[in-house]
Amino acid sequence: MIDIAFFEGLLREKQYKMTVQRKTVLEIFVDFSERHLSAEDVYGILRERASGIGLATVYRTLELLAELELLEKLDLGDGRNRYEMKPLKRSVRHHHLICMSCGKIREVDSAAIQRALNAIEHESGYSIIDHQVKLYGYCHECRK
Amino acid sequence: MIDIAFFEGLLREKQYKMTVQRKTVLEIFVDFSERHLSAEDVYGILRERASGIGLATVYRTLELLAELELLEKLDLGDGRNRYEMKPLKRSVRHHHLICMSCGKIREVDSAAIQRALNAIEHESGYSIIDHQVKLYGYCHECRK
DNA sequence: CTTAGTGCAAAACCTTTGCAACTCT
DNA sequence: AGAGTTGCAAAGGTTTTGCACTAAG
Repeated sequence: MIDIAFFEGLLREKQYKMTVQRKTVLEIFVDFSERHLSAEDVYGILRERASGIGLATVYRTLELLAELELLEKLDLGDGRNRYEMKPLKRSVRHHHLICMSCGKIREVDSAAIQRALNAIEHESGYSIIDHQVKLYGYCHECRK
Repeated sequence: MIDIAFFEGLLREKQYKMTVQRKTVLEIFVDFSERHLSAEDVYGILRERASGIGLATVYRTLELLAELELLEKLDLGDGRNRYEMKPLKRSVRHHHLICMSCGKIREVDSAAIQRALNAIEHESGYSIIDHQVKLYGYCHECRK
């Protein structure tokens, strides 16, 4: 998936150093690629693995990995930042459907949203770099 | 705009009381209807007016006004909640274009986005109650 | 060796809460 | 009178920062 040599290359470009801590945190995101992990989540997993990595390092590493575009920072509205692996190329960004009852997060792709956003970019005169679309509602199971 | 009798009606429905504090906070949103105010912003304005209203009351009032659907709670990604007046009826929700350089926030309506979201609701089996669309980029002035 | 990175604890923020005093209805 | 409301200060939760120590290039 993410190979270490590629990661080292990204780091070297900006004079950053490869450390065990950084490698370990990135590996967690590979192992839990389907989840949206907060700093505290990552720290919890690290403690289970008795890694000795501190919480401050987790925060600093997450910020770094997002800057390198290996992770994507998400704000899912629960008062803490979350991160997920960022696929290297994806033509259509995916969005998050959040169940207000059970908290489950489902991802959706939508070419239609993408088109609507492109239209706004055109009309508004802004150049749009990034966007976040969050949909809140009730999932199938919680709806009865 | 918002008339006080209407506000009192909403309060009475849920056994809430009309207080000077609540009236004052709501008036601020009428006065600054074009802005997206945080709790601290509101508190600052109140202090200028030497109102004696405490910060905790501001937080409680903002939450109350959002519950009554007079205000809308926004998460614009700057680490604090913001609020804006919620128009009584608007068929198409508006979204926020945030300039990453000067911080300016522009609002956009988009029927196309609305349609895309309706389609997702249909396909996903979720019932969508609310949504937030945030677009980050550079505004016309900051683009040269 | 030199510079960047780490861990810890403390600090910084934003927001919520406990409680006695107060104020609408 | 009685229930809801307020202000203050304290506590909570997440994220950042200062600093001495350690490790990577």
